[in-house]
Formats: sequence, C-alpha cells, structure tokens
Amino acid sequence: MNYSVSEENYIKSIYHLQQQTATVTTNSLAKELRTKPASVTDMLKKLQTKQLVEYEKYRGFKLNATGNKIALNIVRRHRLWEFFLVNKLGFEWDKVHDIAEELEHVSSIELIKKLDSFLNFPQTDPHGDPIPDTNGKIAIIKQSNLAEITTKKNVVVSSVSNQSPEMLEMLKHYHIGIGTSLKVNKHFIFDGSVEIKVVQQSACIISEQVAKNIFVHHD
Amino acid sequence: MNYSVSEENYIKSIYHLQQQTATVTTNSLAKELRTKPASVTDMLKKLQTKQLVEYEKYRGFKLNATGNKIALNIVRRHRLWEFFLVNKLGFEWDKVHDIAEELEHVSSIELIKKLDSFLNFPQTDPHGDPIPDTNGKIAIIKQSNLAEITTKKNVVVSSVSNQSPEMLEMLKHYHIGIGTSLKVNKHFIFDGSVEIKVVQQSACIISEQVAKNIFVHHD
DNA sequence: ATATTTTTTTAGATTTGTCTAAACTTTAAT
DNA sequence: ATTAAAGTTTAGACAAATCTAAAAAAATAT
Repeated sequence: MNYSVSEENYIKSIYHLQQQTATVTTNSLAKELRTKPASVTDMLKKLQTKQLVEYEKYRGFKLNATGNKIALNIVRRHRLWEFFLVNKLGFEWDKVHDIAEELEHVSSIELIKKLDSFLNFPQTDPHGDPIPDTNGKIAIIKQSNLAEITTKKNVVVSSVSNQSPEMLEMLKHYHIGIGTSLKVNKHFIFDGSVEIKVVQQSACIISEQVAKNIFVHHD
Repeated sequence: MNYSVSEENYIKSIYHLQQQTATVTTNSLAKELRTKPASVTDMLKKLQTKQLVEYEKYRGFKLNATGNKIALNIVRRHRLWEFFLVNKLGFEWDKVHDIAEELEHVSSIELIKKLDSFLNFPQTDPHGDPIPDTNGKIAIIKQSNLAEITTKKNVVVSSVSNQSPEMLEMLKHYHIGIGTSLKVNKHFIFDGSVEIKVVQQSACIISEQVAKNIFVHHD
C-alpha cells in the first residue's frame, strides 16, 4: 500500500507524540502539524478507514500495529537521509530536518536499501536517535540526561533532544557532540546547574536547561 | 518563487519537447505527461498567468526566458540525482529515471549545491546528457549517431538516447558505455547496419536501430 | 449539580489538479 | 469550397486536503 505525503506526515507525527503520551489528542496533533483541529479530525477518519489507527470520537487515538510499522519505516527513511546529509554532504545537524522531511517521502524501496548500504548501515542518526531496521525494529537506548545522572561516572553523549541552531552553537562551544565522553563532577542545588568535564577539555558548568537536553549512556 | 510538483513536471516536459519542436502542442504534452489534453489546457492557463510560457489558444506554446531557466534548474537537479544514484548508490542507469523524478522536486537550494560538490561537479549525467550549471547554462555537445557518422574515425560514446533496460542489456553485451572509444568500420547499405570496433574488443555488427541511438563525439 | 470553558466534531466552502463530455478551431481530404 | 477528421478548449464535476464558523461533547470551576 502507498500513502500520500500528507498521510505519511500524520502517521509520523502521531508516532512521535505517542512516545510521550500513549494516546494522542486532536489538538496536540494539530499543533505538531501546524494545522487546524478540524483538519486533523478529517484525516483521522481517513486513517481509520484505512485501518492504521484506533480512534474513538472525542477520545483520542493511537496507531495500531500496521500504523506503527509504517511510522517506523518513515522514521527510518528520515534518519537515513539525515545521516547522509550530515556525514556525506557536510550539513550541520541543525539544518537537516526540513530537507529530510522532504526526502523521506520519496517512495522507492530499492533507494533506501542502497542508501543504507552506501552509508554503511548506520545505527543512529546525527542527533543520536536510533534508526529502525527494515522490519521496523528500533533499538531502545536507555539513556538519562545530565541533570538526573549520578556524579563521577564516565558517560558518552548518545543524543540531544533540542536540535535548534542555538543549541548546536552552545554544544560546539562546549566541544560536545554525539559520542563525546564526559564526566559529571557536581550538581549545584541552588539553580540545578551541573559541572562537567569533557575529555581533553577543562571542566565547565552548564545550566540545568542545557543539562536536561543532553542524553548519555554508560560507556 | 516556488512551484508545485505538478507545475514543475509540466515545465520540464515542455522543455524536453521543445528540444525537438520549437513550439509544443497540447496533445503531445498530454501524451508526455500521461494526462488528458483538457488538463494540459488548464495548467497552461496557470503557467501563462505566472508568466512562464507564451501561449496562444489553439496555437501551441513555448517556455519564455523565465520558464526556460526554471526548466534548466529542474533538469539540473534531475541529472545530479541520476549521477548520484548511479555513481554513489550503484544503480544501473536504466533504473534511475523514476527515482530522480521524485528527488528533483526536493526544494532546498543548499542541498543541490552540496550534492554537486559532493559529486565533484559532474558535467554529464550517466546517460551522457550535460548537466546545466546554477545559472541555467548548459553545454551543447554537438554529437552524431553511429548511423550517420563517416567511417574510420576514432570516436567516443557521449550519450545514448534510448535508456530502456533492453538497450542497456545490448550495450553491456557489446561492451559499450559512456566514454567508450570505438571506430566505425563500415556501413552496410542493404539494411543500414554498421560494423564497429570497440577498443580491446573484436569487431561486431550493430543494427541501424541501435546505431541511431548511440551518440558520439570526436575525441 | 450547574455553568463555564475547553476540546472536538460537523457542515459547508475553498484550492489544486484532475477528469468527461460537449463545443469549438484548425487542418486535411475530397 | 465544403466536408470530414483531428486537435483544442470550455463547462461542469470530482477527489484530496485544507479552512472557518457553528454545534456538540467533555472537562473544569463554582
């Protein structure tokens, strides 16, 4: 089965919202897609008749198994393209989202297969998010952010949840990227700021807001 | 100014048809786009109000300077993607057209700039067709096909006009590709077939039909 | 428990791109 | 020069995706 660009965008957005709340509301989806609630209702009826969502009037909705698989396929394409854009074309990671958003809808299966192989089967995209495999299997990387982690342990940056240019600028300044090793020295209770020590850099302090956006796993 | 996928397809098709006849007819464009003449008329009115074509009722139409520039930009994107698909992802040249047809509509200017650079600024696509530059300048490669060329000269295959799997199969069999050096030994008047000698291969005879589709330039 | 606010859905309209069938031009044939 | 055929345009309809405004349902506040 083939889906329109619009349908794919809805499916993908529902998927992303479900990562936070199991069931998604009309309003939240409208906001995510920068559209109006009425449009969401319309499209949801369509997705329901196509048997991709479970939907009950006024009650919210969620993807069923089929919908989930499709979503993961779109996410796969998106993240492979992001990897390509950053690692082959030399884009900064804060510039690739919108372009990948267009590329992900190109429908050739063979294309994605060959792209994957060309990129050498990457496991995560440039922001550290895992790339689902062909069957829609996605690695669950259990990770904690720098605000909640216990001190004195060596950790590796696995992903960054805020991908804005402003965040990228900060991270560059601190010499932090995906894969960077660092250690948390101390949490300051007063404002929640955190002192960290990036390898080969002198220790520095980051605000709680920044700390919450940097996710790490134990090496 | 930004154009819809549909508008871009019309512009590109008009451009291609104009290579053969200076002014394009409704029917021929409908055939090219696999749509109905009525739809063509509708879209042409739109392109006219957008000032991209010169159009007179019942009289055919052609791109104006603006339309031409836009067309060349689309052709540029298409051919760069074809080059990428063949030379980076390892597609056979007969499989890339439809995929490039989708990729060409991705709108980021920066993307094409970086892709061009990543591909090392190729001058021609995998079929030997020249890639227009950013300003819409396109090299006019004067070329002749093997049916019309005078014998005994060393020539280099510059492009192939029929890009079907069947043609690719033949060319592979004869060890002919873009850039292959060969010599025409003899034209047979009876059926128009041509004896050629590909470097490092023994001489062979190709039909007139094949000969007409292989274009060469003098080395 | 009732009233108010928020959220969601419906009804009806709009835009884009397409189509069919009928009308109209142009071209070709006698 | 008429007629027939071919090509083109118009008129009106349709599907997809969106919107606004009004109605309906659910959540919240008094």
